[in-house]
Amino acid sequence: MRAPRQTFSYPYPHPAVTTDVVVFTIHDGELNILLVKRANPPFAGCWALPGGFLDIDEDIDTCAARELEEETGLGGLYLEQLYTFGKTQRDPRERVISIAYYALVPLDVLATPHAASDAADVGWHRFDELPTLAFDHADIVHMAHQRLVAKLDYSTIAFAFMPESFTLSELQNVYEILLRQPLDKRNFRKRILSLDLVEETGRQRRNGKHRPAREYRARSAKRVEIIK
Amino acid sequence: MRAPRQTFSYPYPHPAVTTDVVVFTIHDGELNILLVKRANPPFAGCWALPGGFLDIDEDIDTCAARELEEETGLGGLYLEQLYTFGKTQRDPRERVISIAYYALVPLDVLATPHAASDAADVGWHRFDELPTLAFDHADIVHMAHQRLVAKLDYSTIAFAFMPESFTLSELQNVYEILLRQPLDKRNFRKRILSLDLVEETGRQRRNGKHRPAREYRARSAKRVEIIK
DNA sequence: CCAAAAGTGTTCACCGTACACCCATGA
DNA sequence: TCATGGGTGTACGGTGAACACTTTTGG
Repeated sequence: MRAPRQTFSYPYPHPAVTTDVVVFTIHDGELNILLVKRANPPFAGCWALPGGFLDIDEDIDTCAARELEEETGLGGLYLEQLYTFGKTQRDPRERVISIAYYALVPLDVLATPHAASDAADVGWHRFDELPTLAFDHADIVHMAHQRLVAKLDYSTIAFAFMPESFTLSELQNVYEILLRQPLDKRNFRKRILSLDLVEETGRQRRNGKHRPAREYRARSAKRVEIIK
Repeated sequence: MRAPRQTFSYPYPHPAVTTDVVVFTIHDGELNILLVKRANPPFAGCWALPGGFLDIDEDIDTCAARELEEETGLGGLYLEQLYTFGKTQRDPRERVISIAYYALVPLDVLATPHAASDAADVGWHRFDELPTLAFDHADIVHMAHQRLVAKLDYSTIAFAFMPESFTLSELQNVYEILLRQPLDKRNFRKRILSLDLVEETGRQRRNGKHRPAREYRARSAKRVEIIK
């Protein structure tokens, strides 16, 4: 991938720059994040966030989206810059600045991770039972989770977890998982409907031996806007 | 400062990394930011944000604080990472990633900027009448202002503009300048006092031919905490 | 005694919260 | 007909917004 013979010289030292992505999704009623098992040192055999080096002629957002797509096979996901981590000792090889992003994968897209060439393994992990992570990736995950939960209050970020169409119960379920608390069904529906964020598809969802649920979709251009 | 003869080589290209700081303060009832006039190309003679290259063995926060102190002579200011800007074409010389910060200078500290060696001039500029800025610095300033105003709602960030002791009218004045709207005096005082953010110093402030104002200080460790 | 800013309470509208029952379907 | 999740309305309390006059000082 990289030309191994050529070298690049500068009159003063430059750090390496990477992007790392915290990829959230919800599986089986639990919040999950995507991790790759490192094949090479440092931290060989240790789980880490997907990510990689910034190409010199590549925008930062593009780099994060590329890494995300390489690992999940998915494009068009919600992706937002989180924070830049750069403690001098965070990587034992050389000085590495990591621009961290987080991404949300909708429920239905059954993302099957693809192990990259430098990864021994890749997979979803329950957020509540994460293994020890390489580098300072535990700090990155912690901040990403904080940001995600904070945004539930004042944005419609939860919609990024939803498939094209969904029922209000499914949406409520996502909120309950993220907030770790049950919500009142009537109040929840009142709030969502009054914000004019969703519209009925007109179809119904038949999911068992009970009344079918109305199917909704997010109103265009409102999927992840800030409220107010 | 930098060794001009030595070169540093890498097996693949590394971007340069800088920090840039948007320094806010309030002068004469108006929001101001600190700008330096560039002495050298590119954008020679153009106003820009204070900032500079990250030393290879220096933490990012430290770099921003150092740049800030070099320009203002002040330490211990409120300083927070904002966002990382890295469009491939943002600097015509080479690929430069800029980790942007913003800082708040209290009212009273009469910060007299010090022109650095690579600056032709340095000074405060009214936020409403900024000159054309170098690079993508206008974008950075815009985002910093957005963040600042957003934080007024859910944090006590405005306290970072206040000197050690202040009156409630002075505090209200800061909020009014930042929000660009007058606030009701009774409601404002009720809210601030009920949040238990300030305590009386016991002293009074005599400021003219009218009733003296009570002097307050921020309660320790509450200067810039998030509310809730 | 006059000008100027400091200081002080109450009322009302709205919003978030608590809470319980009927509906439509499949087995 | 029964089990299961879908769907609906009202009452209350707390919080934010509107609003005007008295107090203290210096000149």
